[in-house]
Amino acid sequence: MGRPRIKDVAEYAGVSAKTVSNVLNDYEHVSERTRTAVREAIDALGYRVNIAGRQLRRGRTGMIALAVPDLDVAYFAELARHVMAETERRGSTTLLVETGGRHEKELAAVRGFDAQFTDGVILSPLALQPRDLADRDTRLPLVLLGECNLPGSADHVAIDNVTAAREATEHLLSRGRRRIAVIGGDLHGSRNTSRLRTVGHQEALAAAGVALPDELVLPVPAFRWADGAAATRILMRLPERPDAMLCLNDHLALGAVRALHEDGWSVPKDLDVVGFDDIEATRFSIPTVTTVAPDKRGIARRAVELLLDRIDADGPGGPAVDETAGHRLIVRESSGG
Amino acid sequence: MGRPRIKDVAEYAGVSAKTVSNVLNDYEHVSERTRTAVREAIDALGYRVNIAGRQLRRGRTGMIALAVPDLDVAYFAELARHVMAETERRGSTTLLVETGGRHEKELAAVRGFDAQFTDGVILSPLALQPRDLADRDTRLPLVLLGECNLPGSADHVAIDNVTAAREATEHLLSRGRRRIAVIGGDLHGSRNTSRLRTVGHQEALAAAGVALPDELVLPVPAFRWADGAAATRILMRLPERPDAMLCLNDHLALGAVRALHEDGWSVPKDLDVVGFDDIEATRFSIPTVTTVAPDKRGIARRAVELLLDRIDADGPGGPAVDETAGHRLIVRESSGG
DNA sequence: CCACACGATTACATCGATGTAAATGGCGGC
DNA sequence: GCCGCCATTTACATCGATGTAATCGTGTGG
Repeated sequence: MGRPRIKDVAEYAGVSAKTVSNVLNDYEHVSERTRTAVREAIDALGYRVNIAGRQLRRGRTGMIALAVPDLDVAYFAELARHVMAETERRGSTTLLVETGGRHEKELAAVRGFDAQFTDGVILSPLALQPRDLADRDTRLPLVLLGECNLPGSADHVAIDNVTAAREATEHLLSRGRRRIAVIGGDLHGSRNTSRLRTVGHQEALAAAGVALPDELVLPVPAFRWADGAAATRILMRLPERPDAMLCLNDHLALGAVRALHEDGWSVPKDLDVVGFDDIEATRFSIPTVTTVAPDKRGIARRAVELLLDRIDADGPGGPAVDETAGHRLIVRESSGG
Repeated sequence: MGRPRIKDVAEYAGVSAKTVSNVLNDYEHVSERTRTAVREAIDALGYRVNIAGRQLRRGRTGMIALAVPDLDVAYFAELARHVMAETERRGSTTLLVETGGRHEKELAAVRGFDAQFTDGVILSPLALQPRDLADRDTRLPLVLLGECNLPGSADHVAIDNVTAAREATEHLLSRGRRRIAVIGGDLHGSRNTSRLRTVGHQEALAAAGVALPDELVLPVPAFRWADGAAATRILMRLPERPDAMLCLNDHLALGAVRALHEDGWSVPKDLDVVGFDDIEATRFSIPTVTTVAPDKRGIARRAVELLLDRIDADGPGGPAVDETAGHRLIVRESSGG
């Protein structure tokens, strides 16, 4: 025999299917007697609602999707945990999807994955273009995470990347560093996080009257250990070497630290290294790594809140919201902390 | 207007709804003319199947769940990537769920999460008990990952933990180590990975005629950096200190390396450290960390294969399968590599 | 004692897609 | 010219849950 259906529960309890449904949905006008009878029937038969039937009727699944570029990047894994914890607290389920930063996958996320099995989407985009959002179906609530110059069309939560980078660079300047390279930096590329953080870096240098030669801004193919290590080797071969590395995430920073170690440089004696994201590894690496810590829990909480509110509103709702989450610089051994 | 339904497509194309459905499902006997007409209608209207309707009718969602204890543990994040890649390749979608190793959540996973939105479940259990599987509903295919003495009732993929641990310890013995502690080890606890790996360790020591004092087998509350560091401090305060640490995952190993560094010990000069899992961090830490590398891709591939086969079989299928995935010891700096 | 309100319950239609079985129509063979 | 075959297409019922609106029954005020 198949799984029990609501009809089976109804028969067992001697009521109608609709009454069982009413009990399941905490409908007000159900007598205590029937309510317990139905509950007993549910327990006895081991009944569980079929989400497909419910969704078909209600148009909601109770599930949201979180789409991130790469779960191997610890920041996203940590963020995902927070998002999951938050949605669970609010009675929803999170479907986690990896986009690999590929444009087609991010587009699929914006569109609700071809199958509408989610009530809404939280997306941390890398490759998304403004026009991808221009004609999107606004019936599917969407919250974007992290930097992206995609104004107006979707809610958005991010830290103030310019300020964060400026503070990181100010910290390095205050330690006497002057040739500060930006690993993962890029002033003209499409990756907005890179651009904004590089701008912040520039601002800090400009305010201090320090030059930023082009060769010290080094884009990377991906934000992983190996890329940080490779970039470091390139930078250290420059005629005039850098005396600090501002790495746009912690994996790059850890890769830089490793590469410097292999080539016999000491961090922080010879060079300082700073990262972004405050992943757990930076608190246990040798040396521990100074990093800009975004308020991950705050980001997750706010994103989920925005999304679920839109879902509950069940309509276009208000205009898109743009929220700034907090961050702070945590100074550790890699820059003398 | 709401999203287009199959009926809208049918009207637009001038055919019946069932014909559209036939096109969607690649039914053989559809004329080329109708097929293109329907395809055009689908494109024109931007139609996408409603998974709820489909599931209701077919009883399948095309989604499977992967439930792991903790995404912060890089091994699970890496494994999840492989599982996702594999299911995607085979046309399914993976729903990722974090259990936190909590018994109630693992039980929910075994039961299909109260809502049957998945066709099957891949679960990496920590707290599951044999009796949790005894009366499970075998209509929901289930594949278990990692060690768990839960015989017979579900498919199972894992590496040979006893052998893997034995090899790791043999490696340490061959380097002259004799007082080898096991961080995360536990001969009598409920965590099977701990038990089996400790047994393997014991076997290697016994074969070499080396004693294993109880105090060198140290259970930990969780398998994270901080736990490895804490355990290390305890062990290094013993009257007779260990000369090597066999850590039952890489996070513990990295925590141990850090704690040893803080207390002025040199790895691998004073002590060797070995981990399990081959997470990316072990290839970039200072020192890089020797580790037992499970064939993650192989595990993921086989698990997905087993699960999807059971789903396709659409019945109890054959008896539960128990598969062993490959592993190899990768010697790195932390033990002289 | 009746009309009426209101709480509790139910019959029925419906959400969207697809399996079943039957209808349609073109073609070759006798 | 009729029959039967087969490719193609369709009508209809169905999956499970729930919204709508109607029904039932009890208690209350006039």
